[in-house]
Amino acid sequence: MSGKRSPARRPTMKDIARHAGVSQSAVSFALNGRPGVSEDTRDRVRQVAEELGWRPSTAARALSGEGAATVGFVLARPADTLGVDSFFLQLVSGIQEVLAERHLGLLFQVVEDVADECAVYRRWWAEHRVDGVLVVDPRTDDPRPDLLDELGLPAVVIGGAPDERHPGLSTVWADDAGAMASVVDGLYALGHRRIVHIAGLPGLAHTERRIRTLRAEAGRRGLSEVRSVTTDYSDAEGAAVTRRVLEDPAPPTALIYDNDVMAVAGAAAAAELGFSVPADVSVVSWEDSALCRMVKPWLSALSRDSAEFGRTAARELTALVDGGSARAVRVPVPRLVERGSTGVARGV
Amino acid sequence: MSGKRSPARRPTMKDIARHAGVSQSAVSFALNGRPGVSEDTRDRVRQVAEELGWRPSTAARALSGEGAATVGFVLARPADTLGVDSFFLQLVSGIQEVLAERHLGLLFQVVEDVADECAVYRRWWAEHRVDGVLVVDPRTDDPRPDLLDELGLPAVVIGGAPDERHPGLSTVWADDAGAMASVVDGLYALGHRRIVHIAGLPGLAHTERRIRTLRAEAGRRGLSEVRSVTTDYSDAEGAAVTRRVLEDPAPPTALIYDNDVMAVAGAAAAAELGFSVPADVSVVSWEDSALCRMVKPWLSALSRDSAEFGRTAARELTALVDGGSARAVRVPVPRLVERGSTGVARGV
DNA sequence: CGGTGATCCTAATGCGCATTAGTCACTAAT
DNA sequence: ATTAGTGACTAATGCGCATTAGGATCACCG
Repeated sequence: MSGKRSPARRPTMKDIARHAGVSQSAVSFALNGRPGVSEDTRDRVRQVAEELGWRPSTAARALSGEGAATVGFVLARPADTLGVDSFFLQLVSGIQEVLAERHLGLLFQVVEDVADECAVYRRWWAEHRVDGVLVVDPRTDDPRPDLLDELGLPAVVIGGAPDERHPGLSTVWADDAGAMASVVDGLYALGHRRIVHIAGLPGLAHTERRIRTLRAEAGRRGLSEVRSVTTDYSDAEGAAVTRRVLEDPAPPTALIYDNDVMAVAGAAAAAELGFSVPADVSVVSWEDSALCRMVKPWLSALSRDSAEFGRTAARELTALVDGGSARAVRVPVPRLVERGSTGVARGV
Repeated sequence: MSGKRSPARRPTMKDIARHAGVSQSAVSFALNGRPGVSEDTRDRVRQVAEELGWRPSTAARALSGEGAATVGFVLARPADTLGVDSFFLQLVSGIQEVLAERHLGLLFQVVEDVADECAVYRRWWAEHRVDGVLVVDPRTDDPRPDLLDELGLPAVVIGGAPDERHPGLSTVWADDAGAMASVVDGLYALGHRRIVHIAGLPGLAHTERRIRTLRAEAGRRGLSEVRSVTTDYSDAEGAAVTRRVLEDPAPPTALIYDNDVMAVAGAAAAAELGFSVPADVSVVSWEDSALCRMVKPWLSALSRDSAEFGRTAARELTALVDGGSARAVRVPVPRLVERGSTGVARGV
């Protein structure tokens, strides 16, 4: 056996050129499908490259203007809010599927807030690190689209409604408004008149959209005891808000939670207060995951295909990076999966 | 207002040189703390760089031999197993904290299996994309250390015991054996004699380590009805195995689950079968998270600081990349947080 | 007053690749 | 038979940075 194995050296185009007995430019032409070499030579070069296990250095590629072959993804959430969120891992896993096919890397970063996120975009841009970014958690007053415009960095906004002020950004979104309307429809049909929506972070575009829709739907039906309460998405706040609203003299008969974590925590809190689900109070989760099937009764939930969401977003971004023009893509409205946590309102 | 804003151009060292009235090399010296420029010039250059918002192009840096300023992280898990895992997000968030300080990027990829993972390492190496990698889920018969040795790619193995055959790899691990011993100690003291360990994926180093330790501890105390069952970490298998073992004529009085997801699902399954927790059966989760406090009774759990785990691993990797030598670092043994799911064994 | 270092800079080179501008041999056309 | 044209290459250049090899200027010493 040999002793210490010397770390392998990366083969370069020069090595290929030497082995194949051609110039380095010929290798470049051959490998990139450019004209200027005969088919014979092209094949030979390809074969040598294969044998040597050559891969283009992304650094060199990026330097000669070809882009970094990488896209960025920033998650702006305080570290302690990261908890048990199934949505993002699913999303990322979908994103990866598409990127991997095209050998694009995913640069990932977790930061505290949107200001930091903007700083990251600036840095990535200046450092020539990414060809585009995926933006999540769009806000009602969001500095990111302007910044990305300014930097000329291709971007896809995930989960935000299209914004005509930023024609350069692609958008992938679900129609929360429609989903909210259908949930309210369903609850109304079951006799529910007092409904509380335990929403997510205030300022997020989809939070506000859901709140607005709920208010509109309530108004349309003349329901005065329908409202939204914003939270930080944590199980703690989900439970706390649940306790608070159920201790009201006229407690709601239905609760809509903006994510699975709060729904589960809220259902548990309700049970502790002596409220039976769904006899006393119905519960709907705006995110489906294994979590919803870990409690009894299983939670009715709005189910969407988060991985597919990610795939779609990644596809849009690659299209944009390749020079395509921005589009607004709608993914299917989440579907309500009825389980044991929703039922006829008490007293109907 | 101006019409279409032209996308900003990235400033380069040449721009700085021009503005500061010095040569490009002087700029390089100044900015990198190399000798060869006066303090005056250095300050002036720094200021101009600041004004222009200059950041070094990682591509160019990497090309001139400085490394890619990026580390890699591959998660080899079938997409559908990704579910509700809190450990990885916490871990990644800790990793990021350390990397962000040093302006290192994190290249992240999800793949199906270890073979794909190896392919990713090869590609990253050949493409010059990363300076080092973080390896998770070490296995008993693992091809990755050999590969990383061969490529000369600095790496930190997270969660594996040190392996003297790979002196080039750093290791960050917790003493699962000690933790397992203490859990068994505790259960034994409460009178438990029939214990089932619902373990994670077979082949993972820490799974096997826990199984071995459990067997050893049982042997030491002459307990014959103690065993481990491996699973895929999913809530479904956790529940299924729980049902199977509890339907035994002599069911266990204590269950140890290798993660929080299975523990919660298992506790629910036990309840459905009419087993009361902890009166009929005690439950311990080998991972603490919000999940453990979403069910009643709250689950006793082995709690560790996953973010700190990540920080430690990232620090070791940066040290390694900077030319330091490999080390084996032990993080604190997870601490058992006693909640409502563990109690005196039935009939004691 | 010529030499000897320091000090502070500039010029030039290379990293791995894409690309543009030649070069050369050979064929078709005038 | 000279020229224009074409196919198949090679040489040379630049991307943005680090680095090495050279100047130029000045102070100090014998």
